[in-house]
Amino acid sequence: MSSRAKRSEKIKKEKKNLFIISALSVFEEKGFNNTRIKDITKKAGTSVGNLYGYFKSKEEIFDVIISGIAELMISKFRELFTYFKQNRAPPISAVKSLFRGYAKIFRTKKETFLIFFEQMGGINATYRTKRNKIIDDFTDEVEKIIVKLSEFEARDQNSKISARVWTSTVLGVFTWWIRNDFEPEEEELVNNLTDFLVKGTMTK
Amino acid sequence: MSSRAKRSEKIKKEKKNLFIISALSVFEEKGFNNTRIKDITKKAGTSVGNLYGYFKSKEEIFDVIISGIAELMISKFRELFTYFKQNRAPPISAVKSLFRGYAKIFRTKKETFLIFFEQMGGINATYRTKRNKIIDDFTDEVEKIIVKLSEFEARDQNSKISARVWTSTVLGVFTWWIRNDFEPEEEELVNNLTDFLVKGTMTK
Amino acid sequence: MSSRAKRSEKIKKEKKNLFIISALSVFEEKGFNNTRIKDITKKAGTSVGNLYGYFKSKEEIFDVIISGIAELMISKFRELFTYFKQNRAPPISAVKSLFRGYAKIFRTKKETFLIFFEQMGGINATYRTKRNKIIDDFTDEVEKIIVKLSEFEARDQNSKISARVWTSTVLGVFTWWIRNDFEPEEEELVNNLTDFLVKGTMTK
Amino acid sequence: MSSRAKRSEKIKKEKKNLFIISALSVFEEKGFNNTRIKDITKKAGTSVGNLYGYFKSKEEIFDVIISGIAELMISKFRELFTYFKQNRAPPISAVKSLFRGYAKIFRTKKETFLIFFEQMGGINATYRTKRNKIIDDFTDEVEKIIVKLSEFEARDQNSKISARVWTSTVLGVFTWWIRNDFEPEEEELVNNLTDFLVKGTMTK
DNA sequence: AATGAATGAGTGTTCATTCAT
DNA sequence: CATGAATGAACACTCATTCAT
Repeated sequence: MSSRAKRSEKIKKEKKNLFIISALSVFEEKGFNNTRIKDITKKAGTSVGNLYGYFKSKEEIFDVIISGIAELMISKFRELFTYFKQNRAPPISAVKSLFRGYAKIFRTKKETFLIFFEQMGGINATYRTKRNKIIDDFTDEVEKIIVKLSEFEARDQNSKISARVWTSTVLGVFTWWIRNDFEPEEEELVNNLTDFLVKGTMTK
Repeated sequence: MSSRAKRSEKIKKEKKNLFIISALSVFEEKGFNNTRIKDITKKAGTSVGNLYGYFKSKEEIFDVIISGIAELMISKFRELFTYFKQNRAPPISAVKSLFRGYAKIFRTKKETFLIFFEQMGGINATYRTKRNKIIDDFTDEVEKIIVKLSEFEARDQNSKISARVWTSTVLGVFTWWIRNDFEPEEEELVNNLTDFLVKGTMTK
Repeated sequence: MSSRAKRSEKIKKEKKNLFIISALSVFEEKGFNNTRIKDITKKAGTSVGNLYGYFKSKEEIFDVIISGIAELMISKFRELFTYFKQNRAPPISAVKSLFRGYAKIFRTKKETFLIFFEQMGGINATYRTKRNKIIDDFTDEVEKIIVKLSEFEARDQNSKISARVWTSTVLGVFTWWIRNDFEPEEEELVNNLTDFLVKGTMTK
Repeated sequence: MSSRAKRSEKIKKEKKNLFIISALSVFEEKGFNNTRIKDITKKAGTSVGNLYGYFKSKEEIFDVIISGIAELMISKFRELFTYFKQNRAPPISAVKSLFRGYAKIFRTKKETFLIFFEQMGGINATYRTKRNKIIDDFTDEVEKIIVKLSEFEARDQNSKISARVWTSTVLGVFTWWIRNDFEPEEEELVNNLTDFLVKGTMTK
């Protein structure tokens, strides 16, 4: 690729990103169904037709926004799982680190998570199914951690239920946290969540 | 009111209820935005115009469906709160009974809760705000219980966070439960939740 | 069907017909691609949405207009073919009667034929193919007549070519005739066409 | 004009021609209304903006394609007319030569004629009018031949009608011929047409 | 009360044309 | 000259709501 082509490629990517950021903000405010393509392009400072040079439909913009969120959510639990496989050390600090990771990604992807958790299910049946699938996959990964935790200390809870508690908590609490302008402090939130979930999961 | 008028009043209420049941089922399947008034009236076996004799808009039907859910959700925690004010006994069985109560109302109002928790936020900004307000109010009530529980045993968690964990768990887990065709068994679910949340909340 | 339903059925048919007549006139004037749905409904004295209660798309209106024209065109030649199978008499008067028949249907279906012959091929590829298929089928039927005529008098022309001449003549001349406000007189046109085509086809 | 300018002029003409050839092929396949400027430039191996350096609009390309077709169609009949003015000889071979000429130009300008005869009327009202004007002018020229032919042998047909038959036949049959992949053989087609039209026109 | 035809504002998407690079 | 991103007017179709019967 020529230097010129590379440059144009970069500009194109930046433009696409501008649309995504604009769309993200409008979707979050008005919701997908009540967002007009013109709202997005106005915010991006460009024209309606221009957007269609980068995305082939309104849904494609949404898909791009949501894509990656599944992987992102799962990634932190995967890391913890890997850590547990390699260490026999008490897990408290590892779990704390896990939640610190979530605090970070929820903070960075604030609008995306709000849209995903609060809105996505209400757009249409397809998106509702997709959303639930993402949550279910996430829970499967969480369950692996739960099972791993039981190896440190025997427990008699149904791991599926425990995993669902963790999932609901992570999604529910962090979504509330970002809607609540990151109150309480991240450290307090992380400590409390760790305390709560580890105790709830582990103690006999 | 004459006997005749009373009778007519009753028929009217039944008709209105028929519309609500029909709407509930279609909303749950297709989502509010993708539900056509005709879908509802077809399911109710009547005509489009007829519906407008009972409701003044599509939103009003939705409002009626959702109305009461806030009160319903809060009621069980209120009962528990009242119980705690009157008793100093260990609360495990009381909490268990609380979750049994939730299992029952989520079972009975299955579609309503699915719509409320999975879809309502995606309809439009007003409903998103309403939904979050209901959840916040619910959490306030939950917090009272958390605070009460600390009276039995000292704890150093932020009660707002703990309350949010309880809320997220109740909504997240029970919604999953009904989507999962009421698996696992109610008793197991109730026991596990009680175990998890009480331990998570109370143990030092 | 109740008398009331029958009446409503009739009104519906009349309304549909009103749309067809309106569309026919606008299509003929502006062409399919430059006709706006609003042009049609304005001419019909009703609203855009109303039209969609009777037709599911702009193309469906066009299809209804064109449907039947194939059968109509072929019918006259079919009649002549039947006549020839039953009679050995000189065919001049029969051919004259054939063209009188065409004069009548082109007169009655003036706009339809103009749209079919002058415009249909230009709307899109699908309609061009359809149009040509109709003309080809028509020509097949004409060829049967040509072959029949040769039984009265031997000829050495390629019957496919002769049939194509007849087809082109019927469509081209009658279309010109209606565009030319039915000048010259029908009788003269019929006599001349008969004379021309019979001589052209038959004489050794 | 300098030699350099002349050279540049030539290159420009070639480029323009490339666009015309590309447009011709796409118009013929998809029709004017369903052809995108990009389709044409892609086929020409260049960019959208580039085309607008050579033509000021999509319609202008079409106009250039069609321009000349009127003159081309008429030319052969003009030649025949000139021939008749100078010769009293029997015209059969002259008419044959006329149709051989048409076979040649329809063969060479295949796409142009298909677009002209099958599609042009359906693009918009202006083009429909233009198309019909071209056909009418053509028919006027044909009529002169018809009149001339009557000088060799008296006839009592309306010359306008006869001319329209010739016109319809030439356009209809040759268009069919090219759509039919030049079947039947040119010689057979020419002979048959000559035979048909001369007999139809002349014989008492 | 019940019906369903009629209304018409509203919206995603297309595409000929322009113009900065 | 060449490029292709940007523009924005245009349009088919939808659907909540109304209202004459």
